[in-house]
Amino acid sequence: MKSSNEIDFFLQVYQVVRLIPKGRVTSYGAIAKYLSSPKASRMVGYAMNASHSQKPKVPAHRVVNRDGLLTGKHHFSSPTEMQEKLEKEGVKVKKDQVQNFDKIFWDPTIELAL
DNA sequence: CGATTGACGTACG
DNA sequence: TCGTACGCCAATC
Repeated sequence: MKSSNEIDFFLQVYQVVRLIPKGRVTSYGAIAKYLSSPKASRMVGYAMNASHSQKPKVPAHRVVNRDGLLTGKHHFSSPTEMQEKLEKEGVKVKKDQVQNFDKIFWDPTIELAL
């Protein structure tokens, strides 16, 4: 059996995403990089796909791609739900693109490194 | 059980 | 600067 210390990649993603403060967003690559796999960004996105089965549910709407685009909005109950939630938290979204993305960007490699 | 896909990102030409 | 190829790993076909 695997060491209890080793958590599944998906589980790590879920934990990090849950730590994202309100009104802040991060990117798949940032999380992947935080997990020591900068090229495993696809896994982060895939983990989000499975996040629907996770309890509590993961705030996947706070996770966007490197360009700040809501690429995964289509996977929500409604394609606009992601943007609505973000705006509800104070995040301005324009045409699926997060405004002030570099300002509200929450980098786990920095925030969790403290 | 093998091949393809996928909510991305980086590397290379 | 832009376009294409590859890597990552799990789920789905």
